[in-house]
Amino acid sequence: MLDIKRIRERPDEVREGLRRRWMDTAPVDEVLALDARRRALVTEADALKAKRNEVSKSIGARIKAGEDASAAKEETRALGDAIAAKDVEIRETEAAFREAMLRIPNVPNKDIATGPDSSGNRDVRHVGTLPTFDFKPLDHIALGEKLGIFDFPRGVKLTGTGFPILLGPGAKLQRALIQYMLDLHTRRQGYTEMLPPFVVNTASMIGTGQLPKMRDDMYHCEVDDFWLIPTAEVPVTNYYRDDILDAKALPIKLTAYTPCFRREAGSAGKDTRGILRVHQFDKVEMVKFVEPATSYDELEKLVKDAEDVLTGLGLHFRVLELCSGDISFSAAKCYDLELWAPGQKAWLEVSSCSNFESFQARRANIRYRTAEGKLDFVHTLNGSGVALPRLMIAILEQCQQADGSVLLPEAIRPYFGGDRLLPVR
RNA sequence: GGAGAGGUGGCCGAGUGGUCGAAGGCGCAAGACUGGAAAUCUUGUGUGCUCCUUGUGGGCACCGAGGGUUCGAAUCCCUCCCUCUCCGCCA
Repeated sequence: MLDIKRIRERPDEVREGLRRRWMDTAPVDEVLALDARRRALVTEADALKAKRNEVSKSIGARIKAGEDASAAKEETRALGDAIAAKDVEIRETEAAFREAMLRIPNVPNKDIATGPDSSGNRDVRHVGTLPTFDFKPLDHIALGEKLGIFDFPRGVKLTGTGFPILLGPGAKLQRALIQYMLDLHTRRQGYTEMLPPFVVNTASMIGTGQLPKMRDDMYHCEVDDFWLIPTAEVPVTNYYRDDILDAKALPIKLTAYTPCFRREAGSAGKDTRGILRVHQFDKVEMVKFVEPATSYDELEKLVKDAEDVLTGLGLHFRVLELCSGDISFSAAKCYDLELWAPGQKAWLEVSSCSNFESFQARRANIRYRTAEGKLDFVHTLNGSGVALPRLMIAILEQCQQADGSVLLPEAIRPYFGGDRLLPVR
């Protein structure tokens, strides 16, 4: 969430941020009204409490001195009733205030393009060479069928649509890719690996901004009030929830492999074939906790770290700088990495690298002690490094051969224990 | 799942109804002492909210969380969460 002081002191800046997201600015005024009301109530209640404390103290003194204190007792009793009534009002106002605050998105960075949706994104650079074929390249579904590495019908039988099964070399390639990425992040890029819970509580989901907005997009275990994570960002960022970090320890760089669970409510019927959009997928994620002044430099480094995954595999991809209307709720700036899928002639998003500034840190209460000993919120960033299904699609489609085999990128061969996927039919 | 013990500041730990935001110790910081350091001594050392006459200012809240009793709760009662020990079950 945003700093209420910022909304109070520079409301136009926040309204402009909402307009740049093509959102209504009314929530800003709602927050300001609730804030003013809350502060007025707190001032009134505090005055009553101060009075009660004062009288209450005198009661103790009188009783000790053997004097009668019944008048004072009656006075504090009346004050207590007034305070209780005031406190109810405060509680209600604060709950409404907090709810309203949680629904205001981050303010887009001023330097990113203004645009309503993905049409406004800026094409920053293309990396690698566009693969060419002297035959008609297949899409990953056709390739997968030839290679026998997916089983969709039995995934439906076990769970439902959107829960594909990887088989044999497909499962092994997936595992090899995870290992390759984690090794890159930990050995070459200085990240610490973490294997977190895949199920978290409500406070964690609020901390990173999934709740309340994305409630319907997540799987919920009612009995325990637990949530299946939609991304490793949630457990890894919340690792430091309510913590105070030492400035000397920053930046902290963590990486984690986890499955990700997404209901994709509202996407029914979209991208239903293959593994492009599924309810459960694997991803390697990178998360950083940094000093505010460095967060935009750290974002550039994060993008580079994600890019290294793809360049290391020799894949062709592009980098987009998302416009104001396309960045996520919590982000101030975001780059997407998109892999080229020649079979379906489409760019596939495999990574989002975002700077959340202090937006998540405020929600999750992640602070650090500055060199001067003051407390301040850290800036958090995260980036996929990278999502597996679409990486798999791109490898299949970019590296396919005329005979239907797939010649694997060299970097992955030692992990896979072989150099190609062979057709079984 | 059952029984018991416990949750107090950065850490340890005292506090069983009133001047307790909380003794004492450790740690940390500054100063004194020293050629320098150690030791010693002195002083300081939580967070959040809020008000105004923005000040070495005032007020409120916080002793796991929430509720209750009371004029008044760290202290008494209830519920929940967590930790530890033992038992049961189990990968």
